[in-house]
Amino acid sequence: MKLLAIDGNSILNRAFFGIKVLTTKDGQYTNGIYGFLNILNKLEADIQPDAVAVAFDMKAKTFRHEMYSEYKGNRKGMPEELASQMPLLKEILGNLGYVMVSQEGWEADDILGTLAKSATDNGHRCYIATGDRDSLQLVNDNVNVVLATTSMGKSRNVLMDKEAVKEKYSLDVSQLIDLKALMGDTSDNIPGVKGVGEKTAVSLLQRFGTLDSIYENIEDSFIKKGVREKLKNDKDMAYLSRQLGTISTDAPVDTQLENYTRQPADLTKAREILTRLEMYNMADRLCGEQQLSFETAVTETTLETVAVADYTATMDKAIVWLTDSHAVMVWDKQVEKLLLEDERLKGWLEDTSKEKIAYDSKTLYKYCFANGITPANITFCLKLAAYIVNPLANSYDMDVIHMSLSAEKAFECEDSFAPYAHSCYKILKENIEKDNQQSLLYDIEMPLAEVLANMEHRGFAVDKAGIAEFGVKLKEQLEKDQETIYEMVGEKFNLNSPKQLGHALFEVLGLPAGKKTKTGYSTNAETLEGLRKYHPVIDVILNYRTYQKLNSTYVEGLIDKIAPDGRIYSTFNQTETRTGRISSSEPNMQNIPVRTQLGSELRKFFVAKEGCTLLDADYSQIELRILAHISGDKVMSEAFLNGEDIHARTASQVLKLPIEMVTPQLRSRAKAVNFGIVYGIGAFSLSKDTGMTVKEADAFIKDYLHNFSGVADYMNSITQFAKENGYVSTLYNRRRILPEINNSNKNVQALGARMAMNTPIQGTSADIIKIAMVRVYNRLKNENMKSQLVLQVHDELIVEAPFDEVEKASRILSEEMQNAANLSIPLKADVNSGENWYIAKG
DNA sequence: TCAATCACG
DNA sequence: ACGTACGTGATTGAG
Repeated sequence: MKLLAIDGNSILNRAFFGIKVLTTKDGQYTNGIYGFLNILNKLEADIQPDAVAVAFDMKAKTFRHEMYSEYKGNRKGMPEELASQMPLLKEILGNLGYVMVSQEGWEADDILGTLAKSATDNGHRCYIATGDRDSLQLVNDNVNVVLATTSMGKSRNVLMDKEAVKEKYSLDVSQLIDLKALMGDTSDNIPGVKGVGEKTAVSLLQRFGTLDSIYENIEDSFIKKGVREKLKNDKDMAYLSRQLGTISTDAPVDTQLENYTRQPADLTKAREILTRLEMYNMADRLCGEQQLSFETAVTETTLETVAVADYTATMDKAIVWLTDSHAVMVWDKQVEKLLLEDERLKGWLEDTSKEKIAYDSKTLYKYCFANGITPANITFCLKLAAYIVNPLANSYDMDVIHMSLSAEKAFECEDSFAPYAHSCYKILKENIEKDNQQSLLYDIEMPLAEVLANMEHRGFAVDKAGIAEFGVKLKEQLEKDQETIYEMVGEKFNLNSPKQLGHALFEVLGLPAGKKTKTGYSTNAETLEGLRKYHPVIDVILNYRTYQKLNSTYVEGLIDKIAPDGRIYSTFNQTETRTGRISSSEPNMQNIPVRTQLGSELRKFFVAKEGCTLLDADYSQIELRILAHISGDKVMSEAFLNGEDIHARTASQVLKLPIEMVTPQLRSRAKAVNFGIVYGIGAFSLSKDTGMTVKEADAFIKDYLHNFSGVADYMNSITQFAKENGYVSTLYNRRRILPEINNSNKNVQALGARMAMNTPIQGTSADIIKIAMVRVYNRLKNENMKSQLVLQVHDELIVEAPFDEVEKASRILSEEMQNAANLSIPLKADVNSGENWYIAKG
């Protein structure tokens, strides 16, 4: 038989620290539980055990992760975020039928040791899962240790058998206890021999075999004088340490393997807890698919017998849900499935007196546009509302929204979709009103859904032949570069594999390696840049990379996405980002190259259709203007109000130079600082960005904050606000909860602080351009113009305008963008035009 | 499926 | 001593 014996505390610990912050919307931390269950799942799949024992310490052990040794807020030594997950985890495991074992006065280690020994004695196999290397001493022919390691943020299970231990430590399993006796273990309060570290200890054991033998041969000339002194001094300590470091195998626990087989489970209860913790996929995985999934609810309760007309006559408020080719309307505990082609549906959607609630209004609008329907009176969108209530969710699928809103009530609902959707609507509406987000939903996001749907429907014209021709040139260059590189390196390899490239550069050519990534050598552009002086091949590789990126992503990738009509139809995601920005995908139209000459050439193939011109309008320094407004910083505000060059002014102010003395290099540094300020600045990154030393960068930042004290005050106060309230907001009440801000890990906390500083700025900017988009769209529409918005790139709007509307549309763009918000600093937008994007960008 | 890389604001 | 700026999406190779 195979026994899987798990060190519950250790694995929970690893899971907790190995996974980034994960909480439910009301702040319960769940990352430890989530990681634990994942690891457990994987272990079971890999090992296929006949029995599973999960051992826990009786009381939370001294917290011994070195990184967090400063943590003092909790007497048990375990951060509260982790401690709170322990009882929940046990409850889940119990309900899943796992047998847990713990014993007063014995650590989980000892219980595992006991189980392992018993298994060995009875001819069973035992796998010990733990994150703690101590357990390696238990390894023998029947016992393996599965080490859960979290290296560089990624968790991995490594199976350790006798050979693996030998490989890793150059010692036999039987010598591990003596190793620890010599070198000690600070995290476990095992003293060892003072001054003897791993190196010395290993070499001693390799020579003499055991601790006893070392002391028997203490005068042997192999032992250096200093080491001999230390060994003699701490002999008692060494033997005490050996005792402390030996895992017991005689804990008074049940060693009958049969008693650790899976017990009857209460899957309903387990599901309930997992649902409460918002782990829906995990619930399905561990507890089986829920009997009543949303899809089945819809089909099973479809009332085929009732004519549509009967309902449309009495409907006053319906919820509209679109599936592939059908609309589903839900109202008053009834579900009906309607064909979209149905004429009566069109009439109903266009009827201004009928109020409609959409699940996904953007898709509904898009569908309507595609079918010649002009929908009216769509007053609420469940998806958008759910996004506003919590922009951190991973999914806004209907069933997920419902569960996250009312997990405890999910099972009290009747067997149909109607109550689900209905209760979602009610709860979302209450939540929106509670936090004063009506305007954000009704005046910004809801109208924007129509704008985005229209942009998706309209698409962006491209010159396919032009792109293809550009691609041919790229590919020619790629082949040349490839050959040159093979020749210079002296062998062939896959240039697109960072791993193989690393091998070629650092092992074949022997270039100085800055070992960096978790999987091997770093070969990114920054690293390569630093290697240019060592070998001419580097330049060719950098060149190859550039061409490869352009060709694969922007030539071949885009060509694949060109529709038969010569246009590209991107999707604009409205419920994707944490800050309120929209994103673009399939293809992403928001990251078309522009920063290099070669890359920006591509934009010449993004064109206006015949008879039209592209208008490109972008905000000037919108994020810094928002920062000046929010912080009220006098100096920065004055600079904007005087129409100064903000970066030059920053340099002049910080360096105490007259503005005409500011060189382009100084201006560029100041510009980097201004960016950095918006992101939550750090000296290290700034130095990397500007070429300053860390010290210079640090001084620059200090001077900056001294000169722009309003900005400094704002950064402090917004961080304080986030710590106290757990969230930050934009000017338009968009809210982002920041679970990171009060995390016990100070790196995570620092990340939370940067998010607190950045989100109100980036988010307000997103709000403002959304307002501008809605206004531009409505004006173009109301003034019966043919010009249409086709793209948004965060601070930039692009309109496709017939020749005779260019002037008017330009004015509309400029006016609506500048007037979208009334801040203490005026907004500035520049409009350019041209036959393609390259020209229109100005 | 994830990590590395690189494109954008 | 450690890690190192905010927000995205696509492609590639490798496990």
